[in-house]
This record gives sequence, C-alpha cells and structure tokens, in this order.
Amino acid sequence: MTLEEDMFGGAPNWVVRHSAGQVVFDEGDPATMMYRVESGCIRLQVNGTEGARQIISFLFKGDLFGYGVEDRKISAEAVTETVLRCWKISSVLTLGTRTPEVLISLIKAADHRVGEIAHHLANVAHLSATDRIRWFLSGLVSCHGLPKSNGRLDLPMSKRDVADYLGLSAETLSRALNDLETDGFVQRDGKRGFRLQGQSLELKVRSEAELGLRRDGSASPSK
Amino acid sequence: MTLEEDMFGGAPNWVVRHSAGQVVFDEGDPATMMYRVESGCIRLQVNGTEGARQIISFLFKGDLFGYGVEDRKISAEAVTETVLRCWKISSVLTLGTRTPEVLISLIKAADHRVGEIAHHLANVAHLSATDRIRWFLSGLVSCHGLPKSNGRLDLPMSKRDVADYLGLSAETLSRALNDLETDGFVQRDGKRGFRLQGQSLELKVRSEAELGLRRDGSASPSK
DNA sequence: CGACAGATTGATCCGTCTCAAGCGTGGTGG
DNA sequence: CCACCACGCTTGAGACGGATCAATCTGTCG
Repeated sequence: MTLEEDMFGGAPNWVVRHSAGQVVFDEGDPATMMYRVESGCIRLQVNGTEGARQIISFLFKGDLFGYGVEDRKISAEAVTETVLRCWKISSVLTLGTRTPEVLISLIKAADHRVGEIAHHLANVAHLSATDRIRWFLSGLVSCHGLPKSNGRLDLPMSKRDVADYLGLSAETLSRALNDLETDGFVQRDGKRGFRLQGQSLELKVRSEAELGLRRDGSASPSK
Repeated sequence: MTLEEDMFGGAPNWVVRHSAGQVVFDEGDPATMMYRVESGCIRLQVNGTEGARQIISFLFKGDLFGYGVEDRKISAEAVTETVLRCWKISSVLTLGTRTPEVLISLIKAADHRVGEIAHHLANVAHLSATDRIRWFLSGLVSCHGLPKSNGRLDLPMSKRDVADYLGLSAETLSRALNDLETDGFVQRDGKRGFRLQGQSLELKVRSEAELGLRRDGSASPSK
C-alpha cells in the first residue's frame, strides 16, 4: 500500500523539522499529534534508568506514528535530521467520521507494527548476537526510504542505536560484526557504511523461519 | 474504558469455544475473523523452529485481538478452556462506516498493545530473571479477568508458558522463583498457585521505572 | 590540525542455558 | 482402589555467550 500525498487531506496539517537527537515526544506526554515521516529517520524507544534503553522501531519515509489516543507509552526521537508531517489526532478522528478509510488505514498500520514488534521480541529473546545482526541488516536491505546503491548501505543510526535495538552491548555488536566480516557476510565501509555480499542480499527473500528462531546458533548459513 | 456488551452490536457475531492448547489461528493464515475473549485465556505467540517459542501477550476477558487486515503475523492459541466472541472483520469495518467509534476503539486497542509489547521487549532485553518475574507477577495482580482472592493468585498458564513469555528457560524460571520465595516476595502454593506478600502487592502501584530497567539487578527491592 | 565522541579491542566475570537426573502429581486402566 | 505411567516441574553440575571494565583507536567535525 502506498501512502498518498493527500492522505488525511481533509484534515489540517503542517510539517516540522527535527534535528538529530531531538525528542519528538516522551513517555507520559499527552497524545495530541500524530505524525508521518517525510524524510529522515525516527526511533521509537523505551528509556530505562541508568542509560538502559530499548529501541523498538526505526521509522522511515511514509511511516505513521503517534496516533495513540492515550498518553504516550513510548518516546520518539529523531535519529537524523528529520522532516515530519503533523496532524492533530482529534481532527483526524473527526475526519474519520466522514471517511472511515482513514481510520482503517490507522488500524492497519497499528496492527502491522504489532506484528513487527512481536517478531522483534522473538528475535531478541532467541537469536544469537550474530543472527540478530543478520536479521537486522537483511531487514534494512528490503527497507524503503534508505539510501543504498548496488550493495552499499549507509546506516542513518549509530552503532549504539543498533545495539540498543538488538538488545546487545556496543562491544558485543562490534565483535559480532567482526565475525560476520570474516565470514564474508558483510563488509564494513566507513563508520556507518556497509557492503552486503551477494549471499547476504539473498537473505531478504529467505524466510525469517529459515534464518531461524533457534536457541542455538546452528541456523547460521555460514556454518 | 469498559467494553459494552453490545459493542459492534450492529455486526453479526457468535461465540466459539476452544479447549486448552487449541489453535485459534496460525501465522500466515488469512485474517477473516476478529475476536473478543469472553472467558478463559488466549496467548499470542511467535513459533520458531525447534520448539523455540515466544509468547507475546496473554489475553483475558474483554481483550480484543485478530483485527488485522492482512495475513496473521502471529498465532493465537487457547491457554485454557476459552470462550471467544467472533466477528467477520469485513463486517466490522463496514459497520465502522456508520459508527466510526468502533474503528477508533480498535485503533486504541492496537496502540495500547504496541505500548505493552514495547515494554515487554524492553524488560526481556534488560531485566534479570528475577526482576522479569517480579514484573510479570505484579502485572497479573492488577489484571482483570483472573481469579484471585486476597493475595492468592491462580495462574491459568503453565510454567513453560511463563518461561516462554519472559524469554527464560523453564529451569531458570524455577530457580529464580526459589530466590523470590526465600526473599519473601512470593510463595508457591500448588503447581500454579501463588501467594503474593504484602510488599509485592505494593509493586503494582510502584512505577515500572522504579522496578527498573537496569542492566544489573540493583533495582531489586529485596536487596 | 587537533579534539572529542564513537567505535574497537582485550581480559575477565557472571548469569543464564544446556544436558541430565530426580521428583511430584494427576490421570488412566486394570 | 491402587498400580502404573506420563508429563511438568524441580534440582544439580557444567559450559558458554554476552556483559562489564578499561584502554586504545578512529574518523568526523570544529
């Protein structure tokens, strides 16, 4: 499904620009606005005490977020310089009384996110460090709104962000990337650049089941 | 918000009974029905290979699920003998064109679940085994649709289910329960019964932030 | 060119998983 | 009614993956 430019067209909207690291909303804030990413990257996250942070999702161009009706349960921050289109939630819901397709698309978006986070949870709980990274990179390859040219991938987020997304320490992430590099799965190219090898690109079509939800790491295609 | 009996009243609906362990729908199935739990308990889960399983949510009386528009991304199974009320998704969406409140309540439910799973993910990724159990039990105490009488709590699900929910092995769960028992946090009472001590009951009002998202276990109230 | 946050590497420790063996309990059939 | 079986839970010993602490390196930006 492609999001049309005039989605929610009947409701007043505007754009805001957020610089890298800026908070869009925080856990506990009242929910008044909803957003769509026009460009850049947003991270949804749960902030724990003592710097423990869990990133729930990275959002890219076209992704909707913040349409909850109650207080914010998670916070949203800009990963990079990001442009967001904003709507007042109340006005979107009002619009929905005339054109219910708007509401249905929100249900669809929310349900899709539930499935995504569910698999995220399953992977973090059951995959080894290297397999989590494989899964993460494979997911990014098939992700729209992300600069990539013939095998080269430029991550918008820092290694720390990736580690907090995968539930790993930054050190373990670094070491696991070493392993994947010697295995020929991926090649680091600058601080945030990656060059995925042919075999790793194929992973995007291979099922997640094959990549594996296994307690051990025996699913590693490299082994 | 209390769910009225005649919610979606305009749409045809009926009830089905599922016995313990029975599959309501599986990942990959086309989504045709949506459900509300009338009695019993449902688990949403991701089934990995080799018996690796991640339980995403336990659902109780009043909870809605299965309202996604695409194929099922996760599967649903009955934990106990369970009665579900069913609607055809298409007919609910059609009803929504006349009474958009129906759709809004679905958005609300979906968004609520996103927040819940997000915190679930954060906790599984960052809490120690004992703290995960504390969090789980504290959550059940404030959960409706679950038999409990003055401190005594009877879990509808097996220890294996709890372990798969918390991302632990059954052995670790058992050992961690020992620790919590010697700490006086909880007392096992039969195979599925628990007796929560006064101090642990208070936890339900203490914020999750205090229970803690910490890398170490220093948040333990017992220490 | 210098500086600083982010990233890597190294050494060690600890929590949890794994395998394996006992234990209890509830259910079934003789 | 009791013996038996099967399954879930518990306990024990051992191994291992990832976290932690600490030092160094890198590249990105002022």
